[in-house]
Amino acid sequence: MKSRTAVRMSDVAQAAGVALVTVSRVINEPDKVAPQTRAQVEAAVRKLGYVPDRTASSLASSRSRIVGAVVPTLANVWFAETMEGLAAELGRAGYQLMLAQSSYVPRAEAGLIDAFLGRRVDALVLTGALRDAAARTRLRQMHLPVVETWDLPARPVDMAVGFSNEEVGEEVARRLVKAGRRAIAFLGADEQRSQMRRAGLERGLQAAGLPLVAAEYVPPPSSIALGRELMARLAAAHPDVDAVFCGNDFIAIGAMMWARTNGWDLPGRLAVVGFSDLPIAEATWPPLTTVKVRGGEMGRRAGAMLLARLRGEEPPRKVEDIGFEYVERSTT
Amino acid sequence: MKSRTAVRMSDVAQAAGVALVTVSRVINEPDKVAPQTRAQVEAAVRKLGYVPDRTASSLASSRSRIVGAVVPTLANVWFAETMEGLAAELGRAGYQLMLAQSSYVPRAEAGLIDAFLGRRVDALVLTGALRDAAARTRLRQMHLPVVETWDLPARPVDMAVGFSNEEVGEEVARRLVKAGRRAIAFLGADEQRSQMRRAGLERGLQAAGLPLVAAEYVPPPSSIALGRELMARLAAAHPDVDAVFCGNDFIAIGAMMWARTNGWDLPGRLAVVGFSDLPIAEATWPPLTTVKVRGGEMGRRAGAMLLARLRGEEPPRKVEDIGFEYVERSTT
DNA sequence: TTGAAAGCGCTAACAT
DNA sequence: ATGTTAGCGCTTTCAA
Repeated sequence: MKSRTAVRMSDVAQAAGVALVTVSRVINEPDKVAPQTRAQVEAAVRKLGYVPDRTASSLASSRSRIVGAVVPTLANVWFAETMEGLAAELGRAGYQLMLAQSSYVPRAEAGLIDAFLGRRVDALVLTGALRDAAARTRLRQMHLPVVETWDLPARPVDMAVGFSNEEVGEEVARRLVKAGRRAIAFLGADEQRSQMRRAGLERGLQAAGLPLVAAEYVPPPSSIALGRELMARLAAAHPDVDAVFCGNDFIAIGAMMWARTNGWDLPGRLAVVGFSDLPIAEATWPPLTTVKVRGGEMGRRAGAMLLARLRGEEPPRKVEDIGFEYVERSTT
Repeated sequence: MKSRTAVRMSDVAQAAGVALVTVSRVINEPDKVAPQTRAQVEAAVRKLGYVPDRTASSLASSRSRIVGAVVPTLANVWFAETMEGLAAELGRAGYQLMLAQSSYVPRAEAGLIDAFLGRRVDALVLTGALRDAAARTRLRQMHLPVVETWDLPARPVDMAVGFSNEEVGEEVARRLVKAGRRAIAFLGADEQRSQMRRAGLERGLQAAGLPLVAAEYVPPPSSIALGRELMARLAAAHPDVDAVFCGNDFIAIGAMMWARTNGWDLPGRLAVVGFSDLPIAEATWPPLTTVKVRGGEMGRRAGAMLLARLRGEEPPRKVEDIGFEYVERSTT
C-alpha cells in the first residue's frame, strides 16, 4: 500500500544536480555546505516535497531521535501532565515521544522496555523506580540515558527526577498530629508509590507515638467512587477515626462525599488530606487540603536531563529532588 | 555510545545453526518454520538476549508498526483518556503509539504530521478535523489510514470517530429553554470545537426564538481560574443572565465558584452546564449538569478502526458517531 | 567543499 | 521447510 513513489534523497540530489551526500549534509549539517549549493538543494527539497526517511537514518546512524516513556496509565492527569511537559521539551529539540502503558502491572514494564529497545530509542523515561533487576543491569550496561520519575530511588538506574513519597507521608503525619488529630488512617490504591506514602505516614505517626489506625486499599486505578467505598469501609471498622490521608485526590474527594452523605462534618469530625493537587482540589467544598506535586515540571526536567545527556554533556545533577508542597486548605 | 556489541539476527542464526531468514521467520511467521527448528532458534534468541531491531525491519518492510497521534495537549484529561484507550488497543496488536502536541496552534499540526510521515508511521490519529488542505490531500493520496476524532467532519480525510459538537450545543439549548431559561450565554475557550458547540447553542436558541445573550472567550488551555474570570466578565456585562453553557467542565466549575462567592444561587439564579463530564463533575456542590463524552471509548474505536485497516480489512463504518449524553444533575 | 563506496540489520522475492 | 540474493534509504568513512 505504501506508495513506491515516495521522494527519496537521491531524487532530490538529482534535481539539485549534486551528489546524494550533499543533500544529507544540507539536512544534518547545513554549515558544512556552501551557501549556494545549499540553496539549490533546499529549493529541490521544497519543490519535490521531500521528507527524509528517519527510519533509514535511524538505521544508518543508530540514533533514532525517539525517547520512550512508560507510564502506569495516561488516564491519570498527573502522569499525563508529566508526559505533556516531557513531550514539549523533547519536541523543541526534534525528538519524538513514544508512549507505553504498564496499566499498573509491574511485570509488564520490562516487556515494554524491551519493545522500546527494539525501536532503538535514544533514551527512556520511567515512572517510579524500575523494579526488574535484569532490566536494570541491562539498561546500565547499555549506557542508555534513563530517567526515573515520581520517586527518588536510592540507586537510580541512571538519572532521576522526583520527590520522596515517604517524606510526603511523614509530613502529612506531622501536620495532622500538630492539628490535634489522634486517630489517623490511610486510604489508597494498592500500588508501589502509594504504599510508600503510607509507609511514610506510619513512620511519622510512630515518631509521635501514635499508631496508624487503619489502612484500606483498592486495586488501581482509583476513582472517586472507590474513595467513597474505602471511606465507608473505614468508617464501619473504625467509627472513631478523626483523619484520613488519601493516596490521591480522587480518593480524597470520594471520602469527602461519603462524609457529606453521612453527616460527618469536615473538618470538625474528620480531616481529609489528599495527594497530587488536582485542579479541582481547590474547587471542592470545603476546599481540599492536599499535597501538591509539579508533574509537568517533572516532565520538563526529565526532558532537559535527557537532552543534556544526548548532547554528550553531563547533567548538573543525576538526581533531582523536585519536592512537594503541603497545601493547607479547609479539610484539615 | 550505542554498544556495537548488540546481538544481531545473524548472531542468532549462527548460534542456532540456521540461515538468517529462518530466524526472521521464527520471529514474524513462526508457523512457517518446523517446530524443531523453531525451538532451536528460540533457544538461541533467549540465550543471547536477542531483541530484533525494528528500525531495520521498518526500513526493509516499509511497515513501522507505529501509529502517530496528534493532540492539542495531553494535560487535558479528555484527550489523555482517548490516548489511553488508543494506546491500549494498539498495544495488544504490537503497535506503538507516538505522540505529538499541537498546543492548540492549528498551523502546528501540519508540521507534526510531516514529522510522523518522516517516521513512516503506519497510521495517524488526529484530534478534530484536519484543517490544512495541503495536508489533507497529501494524506489521501498516500492512502494512509487516518482517523479524525472528537468531531464528525463532513468529508473526513479517511475515517472518523466522534460526535457532533454542534448537536451538543443544540441539545443544551433545548434543555435550558425547556427548563425555562431565557437569558443564556456561552463561556468557552477560543478553539475550534468549543466554537462549534457555541454555534450549535446559538442555532438551538434561534430555533426557540431566543438570542444568545453573550459569548465570552479565553485562549486555550482553559482552567477553573479562567472560568471564574469569564463568569465575572459575563455577570458584569449581563447581570440578567440566567444560564451559561460552558465549553468544558473546568470553566463550568470556575463559573460555579464565582457564583458561590457572589451569592448567586445555583440553580435558582443561574443554571450552569458543563461539557466533557470530568470525574469530579458529580462531586461538585451542587453536582454539575454536563454533557458526557466517552473519550476512552473514542480512542479504543479509533484503534480498532486502524487495526482493521492495517489488517487489510475495510472497517464496517468509515465514520462512527459515538454520541454524547446530557447528564442532568443539580446545576440546572 | 564535495563525492564514491560501503554498509546499518533487516525483509522480500525467488530459488531449492 | 529452508536458504540465497538483493535491496530498503539513509549515514559514514575516506578520498579528491
